[in-house]
Amino acid sequence: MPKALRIYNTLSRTLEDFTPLHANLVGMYVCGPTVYSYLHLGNCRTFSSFDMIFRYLKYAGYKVRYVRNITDAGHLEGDLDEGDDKFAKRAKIEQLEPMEIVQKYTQYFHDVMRDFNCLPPSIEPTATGHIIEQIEMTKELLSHGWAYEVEGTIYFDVEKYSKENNYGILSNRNLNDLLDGTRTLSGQEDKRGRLDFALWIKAKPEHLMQWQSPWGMGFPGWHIECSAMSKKYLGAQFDIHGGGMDLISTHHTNEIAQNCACNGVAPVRYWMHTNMLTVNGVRMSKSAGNGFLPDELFSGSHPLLEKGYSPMSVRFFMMQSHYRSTLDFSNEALQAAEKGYARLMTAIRLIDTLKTEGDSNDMVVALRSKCEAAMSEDFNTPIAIAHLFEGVTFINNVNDGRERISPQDKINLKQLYQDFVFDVFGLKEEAVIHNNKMDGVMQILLDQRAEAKARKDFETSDRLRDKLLNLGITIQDGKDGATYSL
RNA sequence: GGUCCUGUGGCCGAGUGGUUAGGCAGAGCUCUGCAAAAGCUCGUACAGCGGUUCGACCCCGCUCGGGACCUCCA
Repeated sequence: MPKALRIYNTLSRTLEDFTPLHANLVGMYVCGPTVYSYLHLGNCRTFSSFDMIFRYLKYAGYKVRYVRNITDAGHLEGDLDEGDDKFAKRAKIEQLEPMEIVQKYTQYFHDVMRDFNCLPPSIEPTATGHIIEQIEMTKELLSHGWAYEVEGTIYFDVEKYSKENNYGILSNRNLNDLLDGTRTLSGQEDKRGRLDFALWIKAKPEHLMQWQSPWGMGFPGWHIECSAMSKKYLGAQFDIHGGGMDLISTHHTNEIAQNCACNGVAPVRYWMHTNMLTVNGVRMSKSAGNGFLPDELFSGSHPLLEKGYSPMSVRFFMMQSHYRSTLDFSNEALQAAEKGYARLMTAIRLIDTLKTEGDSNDMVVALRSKCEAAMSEDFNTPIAIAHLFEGVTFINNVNDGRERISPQDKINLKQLYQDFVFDVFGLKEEAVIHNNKMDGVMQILLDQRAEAKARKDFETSDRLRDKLLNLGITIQDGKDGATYSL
């Protein structure tokens, strides 16, 4: 029996008890990246958040099928009939085939996911791999009158849909407000209604990515892929659908409309949305030009950064805020996270060396319950982390002889940190740059220095320390001899 | 203009009708030849004004500020 869980549902805008469609099984779909350029940190935050959610669902005892798509076709600039798709545009700029663009940025995406220690999803379907399914769905919608064709392009009829359905159910807006807010854009004359959107788009002859369809050569609209693929792998109705908040009003709204019209049933029971990453209080986005590339963050090459931050420091930084809150990026915040993360990891490493004595108490058990309670309340990672830091103080106190721990509690404590820090939060030890030769050379120097100190020749010992420091090597004197760090 | 979210101590960031969030920074202490590192301990807070209440940072209203979406974006 999986652990009870409450999830904030965008549909109801409240916390709801989570009940999966099929006991013990969870179907989760998350909108993946459009691989026409490098993804930035904002994207990483969303994928890391859902990675954590995926991991906790498994911890809680569910069997999860996690589907995250790759959008590699059909994404128009500005959603206009006339627009180029993003891949075609990028292909021209980089002088590559569109599929080379797709390959390049998919690869980059996967590399970054690995850097952030995100587990691969159960299924990672691509839009180009599901053209047939998208055509089938479009046919289905056409045949029931939910869509219409204008010269080889198929549009979804939002106003017709709205007569029987609540189109703005997810964004909590009514049709008139939506119509008022819609600007008249050039190139949309073919559409009957201003909110109508394309399911299938007629391709111009020079267009590089196009497929045969009943309506001639063309390519799919953006929204239809998620509808088609989620249906194929998770069914017409499934448990969780996730994505960034920015997808609510257009992409997910249209997805719901397509699914409801086609399948006669609301596709998703729990809609989950992650909040935006901000820089100086403003949303990080490609168009705003304030996007951080993962590489720039790791290396510190971005102008706004004073130094580089490791992937795990950044992941920890993200886990220290709730997924539905905006998270602001700054040097100070990143440095605080980096140090806090180091403290946490140091304490975890210490667990194995703890001396045990006495009887068990319920402290460790209570700590686990507190972490579970936090996580079961809409995946509240910051609270769980706060509890884990209480444990850090405890570990250090045991280490300093101020507290004691029983053998069994020590095993439980180790398991607790394994479960939450590594398995649920998805953090890991980062390799330190050490090798045998370096260690050997350093040991010689440390021995020399120890000898000097033994003779009370502090001039020599301090000189060694200072010179090494100039090279970026810090000496730490401890009770059991000195160690160094780079 | 419409639909929402938000305003917590030096910084980041949780949360609750009456009880410690947590991290970083800061202060004190321990360790140390000195230093660094590490560890322990400890402050300062809930935008403003009203209201509800025995009691509000937490509920309600207003004011002011910040942000998101309504156009591609996780």
